[in-house]
Amino acid sequence: MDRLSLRQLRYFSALARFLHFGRAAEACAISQPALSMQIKELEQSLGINLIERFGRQTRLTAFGERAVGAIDAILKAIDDLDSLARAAQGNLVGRFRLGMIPTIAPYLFPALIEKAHEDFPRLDILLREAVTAKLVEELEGGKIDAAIMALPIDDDLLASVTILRETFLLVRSKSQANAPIPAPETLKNMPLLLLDDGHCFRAQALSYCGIGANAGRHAFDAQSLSTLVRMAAAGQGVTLIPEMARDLETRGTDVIVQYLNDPQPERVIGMIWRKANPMAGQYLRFAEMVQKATMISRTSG
Amino acid sequence: MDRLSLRQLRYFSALARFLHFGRAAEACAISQPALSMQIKELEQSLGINLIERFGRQTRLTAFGERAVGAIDAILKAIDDLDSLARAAQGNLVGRFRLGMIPTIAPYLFPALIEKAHEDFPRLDILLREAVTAKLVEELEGGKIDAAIMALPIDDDLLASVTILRETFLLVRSKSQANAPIPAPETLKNMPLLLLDDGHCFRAQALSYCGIGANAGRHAFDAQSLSTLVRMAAAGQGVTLIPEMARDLETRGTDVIVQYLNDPQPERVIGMIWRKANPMAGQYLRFAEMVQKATMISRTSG
DNA sequence: TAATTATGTTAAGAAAATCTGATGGATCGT
DNA sequence: ACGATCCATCAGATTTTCTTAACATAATTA
Repeated sequence: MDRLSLRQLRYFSALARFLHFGRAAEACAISQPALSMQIKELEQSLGINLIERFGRQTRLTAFGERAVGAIDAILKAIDDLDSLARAAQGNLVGRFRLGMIPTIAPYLFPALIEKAHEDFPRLDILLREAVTAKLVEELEGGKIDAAIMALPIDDDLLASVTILRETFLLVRSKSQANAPIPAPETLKNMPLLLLDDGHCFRAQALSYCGIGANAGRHAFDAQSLSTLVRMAAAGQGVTLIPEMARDLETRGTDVIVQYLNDPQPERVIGMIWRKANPMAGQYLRFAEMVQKATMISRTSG
Repeated sequence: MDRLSLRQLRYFSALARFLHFGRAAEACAISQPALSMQIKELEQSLGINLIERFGRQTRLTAFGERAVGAIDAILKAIDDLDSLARAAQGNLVGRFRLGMIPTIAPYLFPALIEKAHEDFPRLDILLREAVTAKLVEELEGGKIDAAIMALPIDDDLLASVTILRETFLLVRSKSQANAPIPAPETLKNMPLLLLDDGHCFRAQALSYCGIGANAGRHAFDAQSLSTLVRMAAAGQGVTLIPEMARDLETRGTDVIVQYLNDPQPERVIGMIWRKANPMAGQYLRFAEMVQKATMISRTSG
């Protein structure tokens, strides 16, 4: 009282091709009675005869002839599924929902998407831009597959890999070009322009200056590095930006960009994903690709 | 080291719908471990993970999401095959290669095809017109599925069913309207116009007159009843035609058509097919339909 | 016409796949 | 920390499928 099985369809397809039980059985690498039985089963479960046994000859019935097309189409669809799987084995394929924090996305994404088209041609990357906490939440909730952000991320469910380290650069207006490079303690007492609360880059900057994250300095907080740089250019204070933002944000503006003194502040950028995600191996390869993409964009920039 | 099975696809489809092993198993009417195992098998035979087990949640991987569409399409194709079979169970479906002898085809086919469109709407009837011997040969050779001809047919491999009996009519030119209806013996000595050798109707006519089939009278033999009637109209002799040919062949011609005296000559028309053909039941139904079609055409004619 | 060959079916036991129920480990909510 | 939920694993039972051997039938040959 079972439904039809793929095995039966395969056997029938062979039989329809050979019109000979023995040869079809041989092609299926089974004995001939086994094939006979399966064909009989198939006919029974379809409730209709497919084969006409006529003395020594074996022919398809009218319905059998009709069915063989449909059945071959099904078998082809199975094969397609199989090769789809085989093709997808090594590579990421399909939709890849990637999160990035706002202090990375605008600078990394263009180079990343370009290289991804080369290395993962069948991958559709969907970008989600949000702050770290939000991305982690969405990652755990299955809303995104991976995220690129500043490490470390302390979460038992997530795995991570480092992509690059980069230093922070001091940005101030041209009028301050000759002022000395401030030490962290000095910076602490200067009008330091920062991103909104929630951005990890804000916390990193404050940490460099030795200020706790909760020091209530909300007056000049901005939503983007772009705004910070413009404010600095207008002489409203000094700010820090990550190296990767340099070209895009400071070119053509009235600021000077300088390295700080050692030990320079820096951030580690990496990719994270759910440990449970079985694509871990491919994510590592993706992260490697991102790393290469950043090197290329640095060289050319 | 087996290939994928439909069972696995069904289970996976359920799992993709519920995203819950327990409920999917319930929907499949199996235990949860059974489903787990089959999913695992499927993943192994595809060589790629479909499901991401994440703590308490069950999600599809990117590939899983991609596969579920293809798999559902396959399952739908299977269902379609199934309902195709179910629909075909009662009815003839698809190509039906039907033979007819030349003294039946032109008169029966129009009515038959019309009624067949009503009763067997999904049947494509392909007509093959040939003499009895040829049709029997083609039937046994699997070139056609059934044939309508004069019975009896003496062949162990073939089954037959009677569709109708019909009498032969005397056809002669109008100038002979007042001559008496000839007895068979009289007919024997008249210029009797006949079909070519090979047409069973020729043999039947000769038999009525008490002449052996091999009596060498080839002079006026014709290829069609239509020609015979025209020859009779031209006063070249008398001929016999089957009742079903009356309307089509004699209307508007210069002949008179008359019944012969009892015992009237007649022929039995039936359908034959290979005994081995499992569609026998449906062929009977088809023959019944043909019978009705002839009654309708007689009534209206 | 009887033996032979080719072909497919039926039958019985063996092998393989699949299922169930019990068990265990992990996660989540309280 | 405890109980509940959920999925994986395991061992044994069940079902399906396969193979070999025997049988039936039709075509071929002697």
